[in-house]
Amino acid sequence: MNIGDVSSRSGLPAKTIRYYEDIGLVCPQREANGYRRFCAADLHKLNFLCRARSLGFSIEDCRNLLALYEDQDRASADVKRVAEQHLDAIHRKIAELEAMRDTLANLADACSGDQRPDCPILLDLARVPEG
Amino acid sequence: MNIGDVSSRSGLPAKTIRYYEDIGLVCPQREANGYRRFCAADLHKLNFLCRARSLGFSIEDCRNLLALYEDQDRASADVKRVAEQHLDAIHRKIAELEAMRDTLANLADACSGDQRPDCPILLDLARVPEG
DNA sequence: CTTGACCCTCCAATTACTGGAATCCCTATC
DNA sequence: GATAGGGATTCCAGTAATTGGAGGGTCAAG
Repeated sequence: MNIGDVSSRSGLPAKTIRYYEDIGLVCPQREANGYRRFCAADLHKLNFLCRARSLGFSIEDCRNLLALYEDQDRASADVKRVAEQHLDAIHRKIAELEAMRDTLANLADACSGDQRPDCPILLDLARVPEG
Repeated sequence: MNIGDVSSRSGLPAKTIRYYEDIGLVCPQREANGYRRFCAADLHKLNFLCRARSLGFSIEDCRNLLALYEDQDRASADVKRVAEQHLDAIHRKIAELEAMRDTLANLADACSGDQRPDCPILLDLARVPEG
């Protein structure tokens, strides 16, 4: 398979696949003409990476997960730890965004949104922080 | 005020303040020795920026909001539009993270997390996508 | 006169790609 | 054989918003 084939089958852009090779996540063979030649295992890896990335795992997490996947003697505890740390980060991020959302929703709600200059949003942004 | 003063008063690292000057968000005067000299209005701007950034507005949004803030003839509708577009983006981001969270929570829950290699998390990541 | 706390500029790294330029390869058609 | 197209290659640069560090100047106190 050429890069275009694995791109359409994995859902990853060719650019991204080349980048993944650069950083050592996949190591396709090369044809005589310099083209990358991907085998079924390479495609499998790329699918794995696409799925892991879509769940928000960082590239380094993906690297670790891939290594665990390929290690028949792994402990599922190691996988679970990676997943739970990522889950924690997601929890924190959601909480942060929800706080922003609540504040912004209140401010936007209080703003008349007409031609007048008075604006509680700007008032909030310009408020002097206590302390 | 030197940069250290406005840094501690605004909560922004000195590095960040220098960067904000680089990209034209603030324009402090300079002393004879080359040190930046910040006036009260500069500090006010930095507080505004710190607050807006903490609500997740992009730098370009901050630039626009600052311009609106300083324009006495602004329409609050313009401010509200910026805020609501940002709010939309936050809603989308939260939904995306919640989807990740739900999937990951299920997977982590199903994983025994012991010394055995069997792992539903890896099974999910390695699953062949339908279609 | 030295020490320590400031301040300066400039360069590079971060994350995970993405865009674009310049060039090469392969196949098909005229 | 010329040409056109669709793919492939490499390499460089840019994105967002800082942050880290090197190498050096400034200032006030002891």
